Formats: sequence, structure tokens, C-alpha cells
Amino acid sequence: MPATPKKTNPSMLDVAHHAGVSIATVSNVINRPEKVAEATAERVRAAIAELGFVRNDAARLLATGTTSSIGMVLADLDNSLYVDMAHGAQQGADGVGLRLVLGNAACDMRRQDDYLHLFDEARVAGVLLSPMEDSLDGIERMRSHGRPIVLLNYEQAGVECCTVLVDNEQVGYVAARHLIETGCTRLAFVAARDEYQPVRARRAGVRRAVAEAQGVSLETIDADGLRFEGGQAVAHALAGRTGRPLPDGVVAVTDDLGNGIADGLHTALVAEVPGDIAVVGCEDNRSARSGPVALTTVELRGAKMGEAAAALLLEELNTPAGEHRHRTVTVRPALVERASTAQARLGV
Amino acid sequence: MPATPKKTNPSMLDVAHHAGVSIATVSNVINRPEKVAEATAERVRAAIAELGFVRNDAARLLATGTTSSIGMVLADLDNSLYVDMAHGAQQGADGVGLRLVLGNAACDMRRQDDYLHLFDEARVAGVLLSPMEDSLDGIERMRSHGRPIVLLNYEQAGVECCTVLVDNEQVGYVAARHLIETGCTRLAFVAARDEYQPVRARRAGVRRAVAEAQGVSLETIDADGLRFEGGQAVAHALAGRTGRPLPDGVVAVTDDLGNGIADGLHTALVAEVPGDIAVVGCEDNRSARSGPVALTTVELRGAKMGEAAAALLLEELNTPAGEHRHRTVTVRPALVERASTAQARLGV
DNA sequence: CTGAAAGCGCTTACAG
DNA sequence: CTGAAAGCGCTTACAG
Repeated sequence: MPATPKKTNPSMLDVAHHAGVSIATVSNVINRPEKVAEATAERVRAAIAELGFVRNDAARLLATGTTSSIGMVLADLDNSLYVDMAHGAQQGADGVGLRLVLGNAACDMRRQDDYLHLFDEARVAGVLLSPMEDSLDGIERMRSHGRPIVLLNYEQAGVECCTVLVDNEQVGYVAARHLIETGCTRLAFVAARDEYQPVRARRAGVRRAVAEAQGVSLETIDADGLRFEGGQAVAHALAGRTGRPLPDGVVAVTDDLGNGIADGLHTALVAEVPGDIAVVGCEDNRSARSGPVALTTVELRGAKMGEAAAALLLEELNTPAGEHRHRTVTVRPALVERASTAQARLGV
Repeated sequence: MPATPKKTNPSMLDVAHHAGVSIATVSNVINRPEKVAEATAERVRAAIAELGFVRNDAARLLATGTTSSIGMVLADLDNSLYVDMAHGAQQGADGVGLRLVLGNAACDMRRQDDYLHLFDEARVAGVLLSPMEDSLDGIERMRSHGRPIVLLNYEQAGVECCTVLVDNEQVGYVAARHLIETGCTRLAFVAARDEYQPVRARRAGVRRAVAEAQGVSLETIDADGLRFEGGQAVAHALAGRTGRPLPDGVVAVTDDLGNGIADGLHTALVAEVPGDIAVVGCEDNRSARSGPVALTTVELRGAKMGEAAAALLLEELNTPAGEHRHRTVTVRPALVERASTAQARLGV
């Protein structure tokens, strides 16, 4: 009883035999078809099709030292911002013949490092990374191996990389400015205590907008985390408030937080959004569109960031070593008006 | 003026020189450390660390014929079901030393094929695929190359693969059954005309539940698409209805549709959810949690599916060619009760 | 236009 | 315990 032969990918040699040519010729019809006689090429192509030949990219990489694959490691696919980045990067890569492969760090620093390592082992042409926190080691390792890596949505001190950023100060500014223009005079900024870099920047932007305006007050409210539940808790705290008047406009540092606030306010029967209190979120996650009330928000433009990152990577790939100068592209956030501030606007 | 030397990954040969040993010894300390003297190994490890050596996986793959990387191609990362599958697959892969790399088809059939091809070129150990539609060609190509591929959430006639399915008939059944138990007697099933496989199955499940019950009617309403807007349109159509009484319980074939219905009903002022009409969605997308009203839904258990798929792949990888028998694992859907059916329940 | 041969960076028997 | 050498499947000058 013969052992079942293990099926494997046919090799170029198989194709060569099948077509009655040498392996070099097969390679040539694939890579420089102009070098080979049409009749021969035809025969080779037929053999390729018949055998179902698919090039071994590992062997090709080994022989040429390059591949068209690039790796992208995303902080958290549960956050649609990162999915948007993936879309943008794919869009950008597609146009220039780069192939995008994804790794999800899923908020786990070790996993982020694992993917960086995997892509280094795979000798990808370059890497796109949205770092979760300061990730010097992994980044430096990449760079020291001559592999370009561009950073998304994170300012990393002491690292020289191309970077694409969103202007988070502007995010806060745009959000607060919108509330002010809409007639709000008692603003609140709701954020987690956590000193995430983007949170700090957004707070600064909110402050600037308030400082520019006349007769607008600002209070800062600490939430527990950045999710829906944290927002609900803030709303309930607000509901129990005495002495001080409620804010009439809230900037929530994330959409989830904003949704939680809107939900909590409604449930506690203290105020309706936007009738009594206008709420603006930040980020334009998917949840902003389908929350308890459609949330006005400031979008980070993940897709734009992803696309810009791919472009920067390509630029670096195409620049001779030593001549490349790292650049930072800053994407401008944009206001997305929805129902959660509509009434306030009407009330002006 | 000396040309800037292009940095590259150090090779095993570099490490060998640095440590004053042969390349075979370096390979041995990495792969079979028990074969080498501790003192030598120590020296090699130091050289590896100092040089920042990272194994070239392409060369390793070429030499051994295997890699621990597997590829997963997802139909649409914008749909959290697929993100859940990725989580589950990663969980499953992690436990057994497999490394998961992702490709997002983004609802584009060509892109799905591109990723399948890319993973075939990369000679990954195996592939996980949530097919967008009948994808015989790409799947057959994989198989003919001896590469295991397991299918998620899609029943593909004529293909022999391990598969993990969710029982979609049961999804519909559970949804309708819940409404009936909750006191609803005039059910409506809302779905797009499209004859997607899962839609058909869910409809059949709804029918079965209704058939089993006493005095419960069922009407089928065609929506335009499966998204939020389609649901809103259905609600507005319902609002204009005369003659026939409104349903008191709705099974929406997707969560987005369910959210749109709840929103449209509210906006049109015809009915409140769940006060007047109870709504159940299907899938338990992220949007179900943060919709206009928290949506009761039937979860597909994407994470479980992903995990099961990884397990099936591992099983196939570990079985000698020819001895493997393909299996189908069916995951049972589960009801997730939220606010959109709560009132109805109280009303019993 | 076509093919023989070297080389990419590893792994793995096999000698020593 | 250590190293020389063949081989994995490609690509690329270089001869012919």
C-alpha cells in the first residue's frame, strides 16, 4: 500500500521540466518576459497554469533580498479608528504595488512586540506601527536592521521615524469651538485621569477655545476610563449635583464616553441631549453613528492617516540610504455634526 | 566620500564570526541547544544579542519547508463579527505556537483572492478564511498545494475543508422564540431581499419558531440592504401603514437593521421600542450595545468560531497526509438580552 | 533567445 | 561537542 504522497507546491523546476526548458527561462518569463521568445513563453505559461505554480516568495526574497510585502501592527482592532487606518494603508499600498499584511496587538504590549519581531523575521519591506505606548526597543531594532518603519498617531520622543499624527490639540479646540459657536457657555471636558498623550493635547485645545471666547466657563470632570460605562457614571454624578449649575455643553474625550454620558443623562432623567446639554465626542468611532443619540464628534481621519503612512513608507523605500530625511505629516481633524449638538444650535 | 553603507539584518555568518564558531553551531544553539556546550552557547547568545540578530524566516522556511505562521483572511473588518473571529483565532493560535497574520478583504472579492495568493506565495502553514461568497478557485488552489485551509461561517458546497459554522437556522429560531416567550403574537422578520445563505437560514428558523407556537402570526418585510438606513426606511413604511395592525415583535436579520428600525420608529413617533414593539437583532455587533436602544440580539460567537477554526487547523497540521478527515464544528448561537425587548417581557 | 552555475541565509545529516 | 558541505527554490549575470 503506497503512502499517500504529500501534496506540495510545484516548483519552478517542475514547471521547467513540464515545458521542456530551463529553470532560468521560467524565471525569465515571470520576471522579464521581454527576454524570451513568445513561443517559449507561451509554453511556459501553459505549464504554469497546468501545474498551478505559485512562486515561492521565501526563495525569491532570499535571492533578491526584497519583497513587496509590508507589515502593519495595529494597537486595537476593536477600535474602529485602527480599522480605518488599515483601510487607508491598504488603499495607499494598493496603488503602488505594496502588499499589506496586518497584526492586531489587541492592546497587549507583548503582542505588539511579537508582531514587530515576526515582521522583522519575515524581512518585510517596511512596517507601519500605531504604537500603544513608548515602544523604543522594537522600533530601534527595526531601524537598526535598515527596515523603514513609520509611526501612526503617536509622538515618540527620541525616535527618528517618519510619523503621521493627528493634531489632537486641534481636536479639542474644534470640539469646544463648535459648542461655543452653538451657544454653550458652561463647558465641561470629560476625560479619564490617565495621562494619555492625546488626552492631554485635547484638553489643551479645549482650554484654548475657552480662553479665546468671552464669558465661557470650563470645568474638568474625571471619568473612570474612556468607555461607555465611565460616561454613564459621570452622568449619574452630574444628576446628583447640587449648588453648581450643570454644564450646557460637554466635550467627551472619546465617543464611547460621550455616548455613555448621553445615555446616563437620559436614564437619570436630568437632562436630554441635545435639548438641555449638547455633547461632542472625539474620534468618530463607529459607535458615534449608532449611539443613543447620533453623536457630533471630531474625526481623527484614520483612513487619511493610514494612507499618509503608506505614502511616507514608500517614499523612504525609494530613497537611497543616507539621503532620506524623516518627515512628520499632521492630519487635520474634522468636525462631524450630528444630532447631539443639533438642538443647541437651533437654540442660538 | 564613502557611500553610506545600507544597514541590513546581520546574518548567522556574522554571528558565527563574532562568536568565533561555525554557522552550524549558531544554528544549533538556536534550534537544538542541548547539542552544544554551555560555554559555547553562552558566547553565541552574547553575539546574537550584541548584533541584534533576528533569524531570516524566509531562509529557514526554504531549508525546513515549514513555518509557524498562518494566514487569516477576513471578509470585512468593519464588521465586528470578523474582529471577534480574529481575536478567537489569535487566542487559539497563541496557545499552540502558531503565529497569526491577517488580511482584510474589505468586502472585495478580488482582494480576498489576492490575500489567498499572497499566503500561498508565502508558504504559510495554513489558512483561515471567512469566504465572502463561493470561492472555489482560491480554496482549491490552496488545497491542491497541500496547504490546509479552514472555512469560517460559510457552507461551501463541493469543497472538502474543515469548517466552523454557526447554526443560522438556530439564530432565527432563538430570536423568534424569545419574542414569543416574551408575549409577542404578531411577528415580523425583516431582511434584505438578497438571498445570502445566512439570511435564508435565519428566516427558516423564525418560521419554525412561529410554526411551533399557537396563535402567532408572521409577516416578512423586505429591507433595502442590511444596514441602519434600510431599517429606518422599513420603520417609516410601517409608520404609514393602514389596514393591517403593526407587528409587536420584530426580528431584524442584522443588528444594524434592528437599530435602524428602533430609530425610525422613534423618529416617526409611531411606536417606542420596546414599549410598543420589541426588536431583536442578529449577530451582536458592537453597534448592538450602543444603539438608540440597547439591542437584544443573538450572538454568533465570532471568538468561539475563530478559536475552533484555529483548533481544526492545528489538528489538520498534525495529522499525516491522507489520514485526515475533515470535520465541521457548529457553534451554537446565544441570546443576549438587552433593553429592546425588556418592556415586552414585563408586559407578559 | 536559452541555459549552466553561483549565491541568497538558513538547517541538517554526517564526519571528525 | 563542532564544522564542512549539501540542499531548499528562486534570481541573475554571464556564456554560448
